Amino acid sequence: MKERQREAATEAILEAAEQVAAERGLENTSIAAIAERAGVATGTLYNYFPDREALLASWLTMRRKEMMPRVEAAAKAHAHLALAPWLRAYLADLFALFEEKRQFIRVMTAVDQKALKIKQSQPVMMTAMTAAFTDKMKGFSPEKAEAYARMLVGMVKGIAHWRCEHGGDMSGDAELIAETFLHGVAAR
Amino acid sequence: MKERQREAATEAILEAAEQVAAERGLENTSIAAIAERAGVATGTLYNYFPDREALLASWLTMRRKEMMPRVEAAAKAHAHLALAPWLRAYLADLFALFEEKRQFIRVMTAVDQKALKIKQSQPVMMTAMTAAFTDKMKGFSPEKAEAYARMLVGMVKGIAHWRCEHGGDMSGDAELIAETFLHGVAAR
Amino acid sequence: MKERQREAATEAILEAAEQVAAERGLENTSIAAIAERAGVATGTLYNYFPDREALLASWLTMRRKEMMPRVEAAAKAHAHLALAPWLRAYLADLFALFEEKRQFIRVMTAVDQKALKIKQSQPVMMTAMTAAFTDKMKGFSPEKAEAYARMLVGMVKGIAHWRCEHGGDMSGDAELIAETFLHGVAAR
Amino acid sequence: MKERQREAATEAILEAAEQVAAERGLENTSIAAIAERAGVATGTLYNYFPDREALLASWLTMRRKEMMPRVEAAAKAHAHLALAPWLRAYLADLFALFEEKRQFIRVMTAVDQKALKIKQSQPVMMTAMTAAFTDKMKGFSPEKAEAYARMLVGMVKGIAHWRCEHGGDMSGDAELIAETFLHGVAAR
DNA sequence: AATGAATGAGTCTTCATTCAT
DNA sequence: GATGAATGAAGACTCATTCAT
Repeated sequence: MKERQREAATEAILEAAEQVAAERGLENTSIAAIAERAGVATGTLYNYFPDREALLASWLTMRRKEMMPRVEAAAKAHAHLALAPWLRAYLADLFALFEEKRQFIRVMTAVDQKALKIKQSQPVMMTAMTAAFTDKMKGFSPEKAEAYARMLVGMVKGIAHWRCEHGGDMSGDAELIAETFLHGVAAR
Repeated sequence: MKERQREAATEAILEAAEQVAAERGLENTSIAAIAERAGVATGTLYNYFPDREALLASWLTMRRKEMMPRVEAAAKAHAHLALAPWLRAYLADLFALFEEKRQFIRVMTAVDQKALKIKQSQPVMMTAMTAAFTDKMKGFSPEKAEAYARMLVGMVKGIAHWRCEHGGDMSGDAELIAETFLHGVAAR
Repeated sequence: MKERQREAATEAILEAAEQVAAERGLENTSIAAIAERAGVATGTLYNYFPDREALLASWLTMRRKEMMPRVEAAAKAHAHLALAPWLRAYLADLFALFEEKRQFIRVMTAVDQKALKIKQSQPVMMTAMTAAFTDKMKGFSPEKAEAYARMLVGMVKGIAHWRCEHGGDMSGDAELIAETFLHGVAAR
Repeated sequence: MKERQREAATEAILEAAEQVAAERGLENTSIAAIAERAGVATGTLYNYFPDREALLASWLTMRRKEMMPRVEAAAKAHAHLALAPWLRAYLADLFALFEEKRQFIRVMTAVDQKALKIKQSQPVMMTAMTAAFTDKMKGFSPEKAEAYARMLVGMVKGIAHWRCEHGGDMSGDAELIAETFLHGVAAR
C-alpha cells in the first residue's frame, strides 16, 4: 500500500509536468513549475526522480507504455485488411486514443521529436506512426511510401494539434483524414 | 552608405541566428552562439537589437517580408482559378520558395508557432498558409474548410520538414500533395 | 531499563556516525549516511539528538568521556616521574588507547580540531595532549615548552594517522617517538 | 596586456579563495564567499574557471607551481650533504617558504590531503616532504625510514599550523625541529 | 518511539544583458 | 561602434530538519 501511494504520487507529478508542458512547452517546464502544479516542494520531486531529465523521460515512457500497445495493437488488429479499411480502422483507433490523452498529444504535436532533447531509446508515438504508415504503403507504392507516410503523419499532427489547441472534438477527424487520403491516392 | 552597411550587418546577424537555430532549434539558440557564428562580439548584437527576443522576432520579420509577398502573390496570382488549378499553382510556388529558404523552413517546421515564444503581431508563414487554404476551401466546403486547411498545412509541414532534415529535393512534392489532396476531396 | 535501552541506541548511532566519519571524513558525514549505517530512519536520529551538530558533538563527548579519564590518569599516574620516564609511560598509555579506538583516532587526526566546526566547550584529545605536554615541558624549558608540545603532538598525530590509514600496528610507535624526542631534547 | 590583466584577475580570485579557505576551511569555501571576497559577482568566477572544483584545483596548482620547485631545489641543493646538515638546510628553506605563504600553509595543515577532495594528479607539499624525508632517512635506517618521515612531517605540520593559527614567527622553528630530531635519532 | 516522505533554504551553474574601454 | 568581461537573476539540485502516520 506504500507502493500504491508512491505510484500515485509519481503519476500525479508526471501529470503535473504534462500540464505545465502543454501550457508552456517542454523546454519551459521547470522543476519549480512542476512542483507548484503538483502542490509539493521542489525537493519532493527528487524523491521520485533523480533529475529533471529523468522526470521528463519518465513521463514520456509512461505515456508510451500506455499508448504504444494500443497503437501497435491497432496496426496489427487490422493488418489483414487492405489499405483502405486498414487505414480507416487504424486512424479511428488512433484518434480515440488521442481523445483520451489530449494533453500529451498537445505537447507531442507542438514540437518535433528531435527538439525534445529527451534521450529516448524507444520510438515514440509519431515515429511509430510514420513507420506503420510507411510499412503499409509499401505494398501500394514502394517508391512513394515514405512521402505518403510523411503526409499522413502531417495530416494527423495538423488536425490533432489544432483540436488540442482550440478545444474541438476529434471524433470524425479520423474518418475525414482517411477518406481524403484514400481518395487522394486511389487515382494512382 | 552608413545605412547600407548597418543593414548588411543586421542581415548577417540574422542569418547567423538562422543557421544556429536550424542546427540546434530555436530554444537552444543563445546570444553567444549567434555572435560566434556571425563573427562578432555578443555586445555588438545589442547595437542592432534591444534583446534576444527582438533579434529572433526581427529574423522572423525579415523572412516574412521576403516571403509573404510571394506567398500572397502566389495565392492571388491564381485566385481566379478553380480550387484544383489554384492549389497546384499555389503549392508549386510555395515549395519553390521553400527550396530557396530551407534553413528557415527547417526551423519553422520543427516547432509549433506558439512554442516559439516570439511575440509576433503579424501572421507567419504557416498561419498565412492556413488562412489561404481555409479561404479557398470555404467555397468548396464551408463547414470543413478549416479542417481541410489544417490537413493541407500538416501535409506541407510534414513533407517539408522531412526534406529539410534528410536533405532530399522538394521538387515534385508540391504536385504530390496537390494531387493527393485534390483527389482526396474530389469525391465529396 | 527503558533508560538502558535508550542509551544503547544512542551509542549505536554514535558508533555509526564514527564509522561513516572514518570512511568519508566528518564534513561528508550526512544524517542520511549515519541513519543508514545505524539501520534506523533519519527521523529517529532526531529523537536522540536535536540536530546534526549536536549528534557529532555527542560523539566527541562520548569518546572524550571514555578517553579523557585514561589520558589524564596516564598523565598523573606517572606525574612524579622525571620527564623521560613520564613521557615513555604517557605515550605508551596513549598509543594503547589509540589502538583501541582506531576509528576515532582516524577521524581526529585527519582534520584539525578547528575544522570540525563542532562547538566544544571541553578540550578534546589533542588539545589535552598539547596541554599535558606543555605542562610537563615547562619544568624543562619554559620558553620552548609550547613549541616542544606542538612538535610532540605533531609526531603523535603524524604517526597515528599514518597507522590508521595504512592499517599498521601501533605498538612500538610510542617508544620510537619517546626515544626520538627525548634524545632530541636531551642535549639542551 | 589583456593577457596580463586576465592573469592578475585569476590570481586575485585564487587569493580570495585562499583567504576564505584559511578562515573557514576548504569545504566551507563557497563560490559566493570567494566572489564576495574578490569583490566580483559569482558569475565572474565562471569566466575564469569552469567550476568550483577547477577553481580550487587551480589554486592548489598555482601554489604548487610556486613552491614545489623551491621545495625540490631545497632537497637537491643539499643532497650531497650528510643527513644532519641536509635536514637543517632543508627545513630552513621549507620554513622560509612557509613564512611567505602562511595562508596556504594554514589551509594545508588544517586538513589531511585526502580530505581535500580535490583531484590532484601531482603530489602536494606534504606528500613531497614525506617522500623527501623517507628517501633521505633510508640511508640511515631503512626499516624505520617511513616512521621517521611521518614524525618529521608531523612536527613540521604541528609547528607550522600552530604558528599560522596563533600568528607567531616561524624563524627559529626549522632549527628547533632539526636539532630535536637529529639529536633524537643520533643515539641510534 | 520509529518511520521516511515532504520541506525549503542554501549551493552551484548558466546565460541574457550591461558597460567601461 | 565594437568588444568581451562583469553582472545577477533564474534554474537545477542537495540535504538537514520536520511531522503525519
